[in-house]
Amino acid sequence: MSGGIKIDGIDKIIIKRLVEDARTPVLGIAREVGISGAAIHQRLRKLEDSELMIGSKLILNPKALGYTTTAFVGIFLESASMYSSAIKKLRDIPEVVECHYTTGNWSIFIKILCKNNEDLMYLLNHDVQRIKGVARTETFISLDQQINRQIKI
Amino acid sequence: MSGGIKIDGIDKIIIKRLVEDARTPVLGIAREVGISGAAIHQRLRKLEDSELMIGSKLILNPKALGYTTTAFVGIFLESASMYSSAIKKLRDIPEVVECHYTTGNWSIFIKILCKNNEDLMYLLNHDVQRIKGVARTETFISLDQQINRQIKI
DNA sequence: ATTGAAAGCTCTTCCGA
DNA sequence: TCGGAAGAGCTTTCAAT
Repeated sequence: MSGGIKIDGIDKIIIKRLVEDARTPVLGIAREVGISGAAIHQRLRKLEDSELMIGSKLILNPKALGYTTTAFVGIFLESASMYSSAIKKLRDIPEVVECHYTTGNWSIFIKILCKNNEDLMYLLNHDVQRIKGVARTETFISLDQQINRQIKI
Repeated sequence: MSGGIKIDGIDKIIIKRLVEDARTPVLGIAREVGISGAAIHQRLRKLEDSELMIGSKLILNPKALGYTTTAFVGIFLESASMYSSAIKKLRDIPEVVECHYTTGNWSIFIKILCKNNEDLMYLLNHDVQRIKGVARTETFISLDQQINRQIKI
């Protein structure tokens, strides 16, 4: 997984600019660092071909779509063998935005976005709890998110 | 927070393409939906000015940087009043990529990326536990992440 | 809200250093 | 790894619909 790519200071600037705004023009970065657009372009190509860059995404504001409730839900499975079938069902619930297989109390740990607490309750009782193998859930509502970032390069 | 923006099918296609790849050219989208580049450009401008779009980001692969361990950590605070000072300290730990104030067992709930389990242990014992107000932590390591997406538009 | 046109800028490639 | 140059492609604006 560590593709052995070597990153220097110029690469870091390219990455930083594009992490801030993925649509920043390559030529703008070129002017900033003082080398040619072609050189930046070549470096970006190299970075794209490495495993470092997964892609670039437009980031949406869930609140603008009415999704004001963020919650984490720990799921107890009756048996660990039900993991993959449960995942398949969770994938069909659009509000489930992350799904982890975790050590500790639970088997599955999900992050969920809902329009409000009522919708969350309905979703847990109606959609999640009815998945085959789900024994019990524990829910933690996020009242406030203060940090949201990527790993520092 | 719900800025009252109206989104039609064409806007949804624009958003979908840019969520897939933020660097997709507007003209490419224009050809796909069959209206002019100028029209798509205007729509994108409108979307950018709304609260729907937070921005666009290059997405990095933590594993390519050697960060192979993802963990969630519930933090018990001695008193809720220590929340903001604790956040300030957590912000100084680059491995902390998310930080939530949650209902339920804990006061603070963080997502953390580390190079390996040893680093995680060191970070918890050395950096997190020593923050003033932190009484105890509970750690859940993510062995596998199967879902990672944004809210459906 | 959409269009085509026009101007300016950006991307991409290629080759020589 | 970099720079220059060239053509293709893209963005941005505008007047008109």
